[in-house]
Amino acid sequence: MTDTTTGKDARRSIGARRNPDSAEAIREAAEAVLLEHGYPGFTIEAVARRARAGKPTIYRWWPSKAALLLDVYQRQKRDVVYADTGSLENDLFLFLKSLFRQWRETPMGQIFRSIISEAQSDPAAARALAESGRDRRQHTGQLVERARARGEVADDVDPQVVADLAASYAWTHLLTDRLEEDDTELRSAVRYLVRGIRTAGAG
Amino acid sequence: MTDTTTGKDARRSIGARRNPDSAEAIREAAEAVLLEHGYPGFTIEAVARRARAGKPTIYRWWPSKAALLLDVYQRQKRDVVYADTGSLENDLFLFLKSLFRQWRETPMGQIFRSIISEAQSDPAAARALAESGRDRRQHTGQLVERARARGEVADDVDPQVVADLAASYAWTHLLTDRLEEDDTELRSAVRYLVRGIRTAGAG
Amino acid sequence: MTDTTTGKDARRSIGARRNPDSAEAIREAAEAVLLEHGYPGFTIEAVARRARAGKPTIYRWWPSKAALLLDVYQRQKRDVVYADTGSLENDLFLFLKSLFRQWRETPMGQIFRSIISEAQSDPAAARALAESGRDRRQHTGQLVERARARGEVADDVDPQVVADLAASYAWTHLLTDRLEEDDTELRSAVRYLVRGIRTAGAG
Amino acid sequence: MTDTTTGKDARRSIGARRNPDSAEAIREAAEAVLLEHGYPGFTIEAVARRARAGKPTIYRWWPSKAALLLDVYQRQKRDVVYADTGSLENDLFLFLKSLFRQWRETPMGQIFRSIISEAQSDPAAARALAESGRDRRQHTGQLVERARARGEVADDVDPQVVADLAASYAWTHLLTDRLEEDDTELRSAVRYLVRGIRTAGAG
DNA sequence: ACCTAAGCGAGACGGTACGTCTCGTCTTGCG
DNA sequence: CGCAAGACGAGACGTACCGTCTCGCTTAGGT
Repeated sequence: MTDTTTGKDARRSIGARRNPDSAEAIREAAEAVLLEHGYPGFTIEAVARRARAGKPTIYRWWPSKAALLLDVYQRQKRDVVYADTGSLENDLFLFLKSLFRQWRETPMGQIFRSIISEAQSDPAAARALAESGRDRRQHTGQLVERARARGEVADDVDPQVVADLAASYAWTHLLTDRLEEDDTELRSAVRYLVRGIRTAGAG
Repeated sequence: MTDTTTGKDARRSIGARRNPDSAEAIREAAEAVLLEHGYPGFTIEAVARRARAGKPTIYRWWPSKAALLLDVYQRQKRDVVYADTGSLENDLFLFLKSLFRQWRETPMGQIFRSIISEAQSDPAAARALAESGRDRRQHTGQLVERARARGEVADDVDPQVVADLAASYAWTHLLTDRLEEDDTELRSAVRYLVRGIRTAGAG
Repeated sequence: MTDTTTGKDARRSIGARRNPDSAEAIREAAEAVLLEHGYPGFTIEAVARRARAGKPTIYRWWPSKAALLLDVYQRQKRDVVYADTGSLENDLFLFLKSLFRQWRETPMGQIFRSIISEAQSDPAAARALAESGRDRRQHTGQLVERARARGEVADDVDPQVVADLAASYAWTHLLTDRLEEDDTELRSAVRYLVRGIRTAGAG
Repeated sequence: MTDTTTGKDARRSIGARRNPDSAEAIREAAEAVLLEHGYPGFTIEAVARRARAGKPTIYRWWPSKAALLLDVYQRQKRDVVYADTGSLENDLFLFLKSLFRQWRETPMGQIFRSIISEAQSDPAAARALAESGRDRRQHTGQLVERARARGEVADDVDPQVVADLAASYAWTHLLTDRLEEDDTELRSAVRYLVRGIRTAGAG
């Protein structure tokens, strides 16, 4: 895919400091290996082979597989849409739809799945994932706060919890290969979240 | 030469058919290994050692690590509360609270995390997980249908989607070690789902 | 003494090249295992355990059990007597007697038996054995050539064939545990070979 | 009707005594497996599979691989020529030539190689081989005794030793894949043995 | 005509060894 | 000192056989 090694000319040390070419080659190789052979094929050895790098070079800069995985993840662009249509329901729907598409159509989905997997055993990945989750909820929460500011949402609503519910829905669909579903279900989910599922008269 | 008598009362073949004692010993050993050494320590070799079983005996009956994992999971009792308090909000809250507690206090949490992890690379585990998810949503959806029957929930609400939202919330908290949180957040989540997050006058 | 492990200090890699300590430890372990547990106990696993080496380290340098076996064999000293008493009959007798003693009293006998065994199934061992046989016949043939030079042996005699007959006799006695026999039989065999078994007047 | 047989006409027990059909099927399978897959492929499992026999049936009647091997060997016809041409040299040459051909052109060569191999680790095989060797030397020795009777061979010659030398030569050529050599060498070997290798005047 | 006893095919059992893979560490020699 | 290279001890992978065991069935011979 993104193979920069030009045949026989091997990269060498550039002196007593980190060689950015190597770092980049490793990141690229990591991503390529992950996409081509999946998470179980994502081994340090495979990455080193692909990057024409020595294993110690990888271990020197990334203490664990999780670290490399996170690095690859963060290297990806994040052009998820945070549209402002004036309607929270619409905003949330567009956000999730855009996120689903990104996960489907770019390496990010596979990478993120791998990170979640890794986090189940690697505490470092778990920590990183937790932090990234907090950030993400913060971001998504702003959609809700914006809506609250314009009176669309009740004052006592916790934007974090709403963001959590939305993100959870996305995660689960990623992890169970349900990113392909048509919009109806996603729209329903968002509608329930915003309007509730009660009958009009209930409460 | 090859001494097979390892101890005084080793399990033996009971003829040309499966020995249930061995099967059970393996399941027990699998669970114990998983809990003591976590998912990365969950190795066929380790399970075989622990169960005092030969590796081929495991491979004979469980084609993959995933299969064994699922078997161990299904072996667990599922005494999650499906209370019927007359209020869907309350029912859902109690259900999730009970599920959280079970995941926290029994091996099921760790086992289920491992299965989700495994499913990210093993298609068989993925399939089994998908099916189990469908079943679970079916079950949980009955809470919603019950509420709809008594007029608490709008007719056009899809119980599956509601169950999906609730289960997603649970999964994500399991996967990110947030099973310990106090009830407030959980209660909020359920409330938003049932009543919506809009201001009274909105819509 | 075949234990080279110096307590807890494990051998390590010495960089991107073969570690002679490991190689030697493996050779020593191989010999020890072969002598202590015989050919059926001569297992790559057992050698690796004994040498405190990883199996891949063995497979890296010795492609097969046969290769390791041959290496161990060639590592042994070959101080077989090639006396020059002026009498071929005597020379041959002393040579075979010395060879028998070496096979009896040093590991070489057991090792050589194992190699012959291995060569019956492993083509590589068969090739190596064939070559070593040729060399050996060449060597032993020199005894005959020396005798021919001094007129003791007829000109048309093929030293290789004589050496073959002598070596065959030795092999067979090794393979059938008849190294212990008293000298009478051996002396007869050599006498027949040199003088023939005919009556004086025959021909 | 309680026919549980899966095949069309599986062999069954014929009561509380050995079933000769099974025994024969096993012998045949053993020979076939040995010839088709060689000594390393000669496993009890393979023989059982091939013979459509249960492993215990084999172990019941043949305590070891060696026993089965020997049985297969003895099952072969032994039509080695023991010609009586009036010349011992000729008789021995014809005997060895015939033996070489038999080993080359029938399964016996491969089977005998396997037995020698097996005897290097299995004491039972070693014993059987030793005994069979004694018998064989006895037989071959008769050629020499016959010649001695007609005054062709000196009185003090031990026929056993002569037979041993001849058999050793044959064994070694079998074990080192030198059965194909042309007659010249074989003829020389026999000539040296009978006439000696000395110059006419030596002694 | 029943009953016991042993042989039969089948195949599961606890094991060991196979040869390969990856792990994370180590050390070299070049730049 | 960083780098590519790759050897190292360790140990898991999934498979093949080992030799033992039990099953359910078969039949012969003794009762």
